[in-house]
Amino acid sequence: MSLRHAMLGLLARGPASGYDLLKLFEISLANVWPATQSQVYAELGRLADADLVKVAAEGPRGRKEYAITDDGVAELRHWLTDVEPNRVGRSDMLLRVFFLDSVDHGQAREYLERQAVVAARSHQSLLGLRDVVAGSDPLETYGRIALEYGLRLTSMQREWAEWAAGEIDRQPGT
Amino acid sequence: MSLRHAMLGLLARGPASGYDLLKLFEISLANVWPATQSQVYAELGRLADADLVKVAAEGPRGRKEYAITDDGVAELRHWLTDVEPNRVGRSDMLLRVFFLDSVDHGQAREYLERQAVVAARSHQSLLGLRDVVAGSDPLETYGRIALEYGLRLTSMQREWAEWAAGEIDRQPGT
DNA sequence: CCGAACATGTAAGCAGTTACATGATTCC
DNA sequence: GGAATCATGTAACTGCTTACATGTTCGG
Repeated sequence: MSLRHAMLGLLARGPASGYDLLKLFEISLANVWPATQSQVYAELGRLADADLVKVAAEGPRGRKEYAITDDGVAELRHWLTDVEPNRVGRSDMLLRVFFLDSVDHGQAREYLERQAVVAARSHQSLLGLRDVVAGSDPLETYGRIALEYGLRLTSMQREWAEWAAGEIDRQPGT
Repeated sequence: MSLRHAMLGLLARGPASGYDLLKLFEISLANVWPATQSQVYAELGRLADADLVKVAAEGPRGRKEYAITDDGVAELRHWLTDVEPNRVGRSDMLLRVFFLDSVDHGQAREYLERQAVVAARSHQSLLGLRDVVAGSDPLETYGRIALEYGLRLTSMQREWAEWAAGEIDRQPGT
């Protein structure tokens, strides 16, 4: 139930509407925990039912501004410190690697080279993001730490894919 | 629909029953694309309906051995070469990092140090796996490449988490 | 003979995606 | 006046998890 906690985490920084939360998911959480509009509104309802958030104000166009409650803060802290992150990562990029022996060496190499390019591109786009956010951090230490993870991950992926593409030619067969 | 393709990929190596596939998921795909018993049997039914696999033999205890069909091989190759891997990774470990400003510095540092230990542990377990599989590879080039990904990932995670834990003390606040 | 391993299936429920549906306000 | 943006909600469907349910064969 991480969507729930992502929303609590965002609301811990200040009140927001469903619409606001959606924007925050798109700009800052897109690469970590994407969420759709329909999910956000539905979960806000459940959070309110559970008294982890409450409607703090209503605005024009039916806008409902939600604020986190004390129970919500407690739940967020509990999740942060007591619940083990789950380590099962599904990667359909890596899954394909397992089955690359079903195509010929040329296609396998192409696949890996393409992944190297994609990783390099992601890396560049994260570098761009870093420059945009550059000055703004008094509280943003943790945002920077998460961004650094992305930079290191995409570097690693690029290097690995290039190495792997090279390995293929060292093998006998098609 | 990657479960479907994971199953086709495994069946491309030779016929297997649902039970066999389940074992293969547990031993070789557990860290890349986990699957449960109930998923595997249900998907085998759908694959057979779509003529991507067929029952090739029946054995004792109701055992049904499935073999991939030509259509199945075509579908697998199509997925390998024409379908872009989806790049949205959900990480509940990284999601927590964004919200670590909701707890004090000590708890945040503890969290990151714990992640460093977990990563180191995973790394060790992959090294163990590498030794087990060591001699067996004529076909297993791609298994080794995937394993190398895991090794590089867990190294990166350990280094990052240690670096991040250090960063926290450089910040003002609680 | 008994326990472990082999073997298959169904059902309920939760999480996530895509598509549908509607309406109000602001800015130009 | 009209387009963009703000704003909320519902419905259908797919994929995954957990739990239930049952029966067979092999090895010691």
